[in-house]
Amino acid sequence: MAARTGEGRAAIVGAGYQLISELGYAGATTARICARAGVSSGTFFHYFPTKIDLLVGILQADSADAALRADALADAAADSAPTALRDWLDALLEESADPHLAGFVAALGAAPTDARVEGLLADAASLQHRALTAIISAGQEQGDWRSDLTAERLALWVAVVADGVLSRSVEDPSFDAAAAASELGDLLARYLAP
Amino acid sequence: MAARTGEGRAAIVGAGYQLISELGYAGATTARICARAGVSSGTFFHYFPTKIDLLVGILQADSADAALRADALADAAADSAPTALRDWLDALLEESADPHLAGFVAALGAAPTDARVEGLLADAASLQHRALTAIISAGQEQGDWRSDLTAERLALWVAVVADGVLSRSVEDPSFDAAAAASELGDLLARYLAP
Amino acid sequence: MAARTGEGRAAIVGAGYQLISELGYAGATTARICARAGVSSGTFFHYFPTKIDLLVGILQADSADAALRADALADAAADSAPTALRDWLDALLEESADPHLAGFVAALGAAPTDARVEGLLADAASLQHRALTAIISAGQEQGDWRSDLTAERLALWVAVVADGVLSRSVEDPSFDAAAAASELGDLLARYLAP
Amino acid sequence: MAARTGEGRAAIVGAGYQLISELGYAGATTARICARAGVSSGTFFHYFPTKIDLLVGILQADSADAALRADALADAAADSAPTALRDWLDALLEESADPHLAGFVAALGAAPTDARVEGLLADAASLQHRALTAIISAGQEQGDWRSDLTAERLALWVAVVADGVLSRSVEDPSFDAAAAASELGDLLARYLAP
DNA sequence: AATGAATGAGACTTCATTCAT
DNA sequence: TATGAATGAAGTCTCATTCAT
Repeated sequence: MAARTGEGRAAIVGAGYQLISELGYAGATTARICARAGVSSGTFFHYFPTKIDLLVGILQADSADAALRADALADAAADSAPTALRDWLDALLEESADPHLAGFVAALGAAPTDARVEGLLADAASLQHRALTAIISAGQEQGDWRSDLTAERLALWVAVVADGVLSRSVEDPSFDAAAAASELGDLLARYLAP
Repeated sequence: MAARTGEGRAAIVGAGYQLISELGYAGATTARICARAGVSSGTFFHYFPTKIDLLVGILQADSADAALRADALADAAADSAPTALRDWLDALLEESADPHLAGFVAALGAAPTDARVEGLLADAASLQHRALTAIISAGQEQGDWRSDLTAERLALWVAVVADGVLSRSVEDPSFDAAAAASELGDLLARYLAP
Repeated sequence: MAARTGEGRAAIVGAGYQLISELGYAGATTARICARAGVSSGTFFHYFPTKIDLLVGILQADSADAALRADALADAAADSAPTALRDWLDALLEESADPHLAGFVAALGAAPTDARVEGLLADAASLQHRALTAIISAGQEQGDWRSDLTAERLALWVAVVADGVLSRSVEDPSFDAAAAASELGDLLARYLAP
Repeated sequence: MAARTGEGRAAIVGAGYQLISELGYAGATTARICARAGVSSGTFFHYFPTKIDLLVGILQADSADAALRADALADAAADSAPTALRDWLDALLEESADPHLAGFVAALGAAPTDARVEGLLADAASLQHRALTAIISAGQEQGDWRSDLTAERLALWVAVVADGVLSRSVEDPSFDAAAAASELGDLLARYLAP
């Protein structure tokens, strides 16, 4: 967070993110991460007492970013819910096209159980859920979308579809998320239509 | 301990499936698998020259089953596509309620790259895709469902939703797949409606 | 020795001899030997309670042969010692050209210490020594060769040269034993000349 | 335990050399080598990624030494070839009396095939061959030795005899190399006499 | 802050050997 | 005689982690 503190630390976080996404948590050994970060093993354990602390660090580095994006979406939803949903959807497709992000998400599934990691993951999920709920709720009030289900339930299913898009991107190389934008928009439009 | 030929092998496959789903591929050590299977390390490597060969074995053991289920669905689709889709959906929800299956699928993402594993996974995916395509195609001919998109594209998006349900089940313990059956049915009905 | 007893046994001895010479004692695993002999591991240990018993068996199978050859040389020496020495030398060159024999001899150096193996090896060495001594002694009496050293000492050094030829053949693939016959004959002739 | 950088490495090389010569390559397990070197298994693999890398290290450590000795012999040969040959012969007998060197050479025959090992062995052989050729060539020019064969061929046979002495020393404990010095000198003198 | 040699638990795997059939 | 599934000790090697400098 502080810019000056640890040029080394940032390099380790970056290298860790890349390698975990490329090789999985187990495959990203501390030695490999040190090598890519250009840092000695001593430096690694100076900043991260344990390998899993690095994972925590990576997740924390991302969470500030995510909060900002969620706020921006909430603002946009006040004007026009459909536009905000489209922005959110574009962000999703962009993410799923980034090989690192998709790989990282897949790797998380295999990381050892750790309370802080689970907490951060839960926070991220709840942030996403609240953002989606806010958008959909706005759309319901604006009369754009169906109201027979609560915004919460609708948001849950939209999130389920997003999860599906992300995991497809990881597992099926022939799945072109960008080309799929309009079909995905159609799916959600039908689902949310009054 | 194993009374009859092949009993040892089956015990190893079963224990491996459970432990991989519980602890991930890396966490499911051969020693732990042997212990749970009630078998010595020698027996393990008698049947599976390499740890990844066990993964191949597990996948192969499942693929026969999967082919049978796909055939049954195809038969059902000839009578009534909506019924077949509902059967498929029930099977999906049952699967996602099984903590082992969902964990196993998640673990696959972190398993080391292996040609045979990837082949079997691709086979399973293509089997699922063909089955869904057949059901949807039948539904289109029976006039139940929309025809502005090909059965193939529709099947792809139905599969994406299925992926999402599965990964939700793994990551979000509060997600109750069974309770969600009607909402999921509604989602798909809206998506496939003419 | 008995022709009928154990077709399996003979196959194991043959396969063991080949594989030990190709891969060394440690590299020639019982599993590989069984595979090449077309026999199960149970059969292997039926005939040879221990892997080293196979080595003993191989050595024993050869020793009868060696004794016959030594007798033949002794007979030849009675007529003409130089002729007998030449026969012995031809046999040496032939042996060193056989990739299996040379490899087997090299492998013996790395086999685990075992009383019976050492005994058989010592027997073979002493058989060779007696045969050479007999030849050289005859040559001395016939006035062909020097007598300033005992036949025993001369035989020792001739054997040393033979050891050198054998180990060269193993280690230096460019060493052509057959082409070297006349140079080797010259070396020994000079050494034994009165 | 190791006080200064590289002390650990040197201890491993020393222990490896001893144990390989005593027990052969397969018998010298990494655990035993670590124990004798007073070092943990982690340290072993810190310096030598693979067991065979230790063999390479041992061979490399020796090759500098060998080059120096070869140079010294070449200098001596300029003054008097017979003296240089005698020096070389003394060195050979000393080596063959060292139980470690002889055992190590024997063990090399059973070590797994490795390109670097074979390269270093070939280098050592060619160094020896060049040194012997230089000595003999000088002796030919000084009129001490026969010239009907090239220095190269004569050097080859002298090397064969040396191989024989070494392998005798390993296999025959009653062979006393030191006591044999004069007889060996006689053998070579006769072989090289004009 | 940074280094990198050293550690040792534990992973996967090999292999000679046993034994019920 | 013959089989081959089962065994478990032991081997090589990996890796997160420590600590003196």
